[in-house]
Amino acid sequence: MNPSARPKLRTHERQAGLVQAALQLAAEKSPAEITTGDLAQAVGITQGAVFKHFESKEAIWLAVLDWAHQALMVRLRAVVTESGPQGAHREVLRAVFMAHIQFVQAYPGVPRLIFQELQHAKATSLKQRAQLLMRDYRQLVMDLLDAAVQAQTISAQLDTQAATVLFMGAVQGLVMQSLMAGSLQGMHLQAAAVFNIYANGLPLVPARTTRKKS
Amino acid sequence: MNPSARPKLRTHERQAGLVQAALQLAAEKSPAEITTGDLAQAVGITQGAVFKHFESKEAIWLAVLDWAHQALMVRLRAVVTESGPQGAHREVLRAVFMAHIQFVQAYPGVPRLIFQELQHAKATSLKQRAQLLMRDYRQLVMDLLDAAVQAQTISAQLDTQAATVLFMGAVQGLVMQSLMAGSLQGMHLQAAAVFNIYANGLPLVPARTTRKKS
DNA sequence: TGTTAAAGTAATTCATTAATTACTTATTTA
DNA sequence: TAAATAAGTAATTAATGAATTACTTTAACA
Repeated sequence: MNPSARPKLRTHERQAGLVQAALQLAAEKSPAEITTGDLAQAVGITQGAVFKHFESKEAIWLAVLDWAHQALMVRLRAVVTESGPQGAHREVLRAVFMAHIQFVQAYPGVPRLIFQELQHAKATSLKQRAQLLMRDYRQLVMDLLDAAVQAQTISAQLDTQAATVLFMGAVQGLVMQSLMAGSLQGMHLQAAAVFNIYANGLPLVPARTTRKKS
Repeated sequence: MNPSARPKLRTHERQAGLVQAALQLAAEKSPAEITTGDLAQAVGITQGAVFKHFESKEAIWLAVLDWAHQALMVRLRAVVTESGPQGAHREVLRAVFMAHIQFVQAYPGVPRLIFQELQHAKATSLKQRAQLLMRDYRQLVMDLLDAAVQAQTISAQLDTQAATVLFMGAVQGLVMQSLMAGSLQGMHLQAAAVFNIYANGLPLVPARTTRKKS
């Protein structure tokens, strides 16, 4: 074919292209069934050429996870920063929640990939990378909850561990829902309703129970 | 080997054995990496012999999903029945939640399999079967929530769709947590704390707002 | 208890797919 | 612009794993 249609690209650009292709394909089908041939076709090169840019197929998924980790955390941290240090704590949480949902809608392959990797029995590098992302994310949520407790916006009664699990579960529930429905369309709307129930479950600090120190 | 150690079994029993073996193995590793050879070994027959009892590998997973569907719904419905028709609605929900968690602890392969199948792009028979299970489960939860609203235990403000998504997400969050931790041990304890937050999020019916009909 | 049908084996087939190789083409850069 | 290097191709290799086949053994039952 016309060489101008298929210019040779430097490794760095090809890597980026392959990573985006992987994300794209993972949005439609299970990451497990994406072959190096699929990826090659998506970027317009030969199957074998893929290995000029990545040592192995696993290396591609590692790069995808790294990209997703970066992209997600940057967005979420930006949301936290924008809300300012004295933003209403529940509103910061809501903004983070909605930002995460938006991310999932933009890159549906990411939760798929993460869940798939977490399934593996042995601690493969991919599983470890997925765990790293999740741990980072969990920490961000837990920090917000802890700050809210510290600021007495939320009662110290709250088990922030559990609240974090439920927060992450809420996202997961929406992902699941959309997998069942076969579409991510409604997600955004339903997300708000789900978050409302969640936020309602975070106990307020008791109004008039501040007794004198005994 | 000793023939008494490897008696020939009728198809029906072998099928049951293979289904249980699949569940067993899926508790340890991703269903995707379980081969017919693994299953054969687990029940003590040859790889080829598996196909004397199932038409295909897919048929095995179908049987596994059917079994799980039955087993889970029977348990959950039993819990609902035991609670009686006038059980406190939140307590029935709690009991169902905890029963589900127990089921997941007993059969960790089930959520794994379901999630894996839901990932596939096309509506394979396996995906459809997984969706069927989930739909049934969702209906059970939604019915409970609707009943609570009807009985004015929970405010009619509640978006029961969203509340159902969050309920399912709560389970999913705990599964995820345990996948990250690599163990299902703590699940039961944390489940109670997670449910408390959830239940707290379901709005009470307003105390003194019952105005006269205008 | 002898015959038949079912259950099992061992070896083979077939398809898929990651990775390698030998060779060609394009792009830097000295 | 020539030499060197990187990117690409097409074909091949090697491994895996589901399914099939030809044959053997066990168990049911008439």
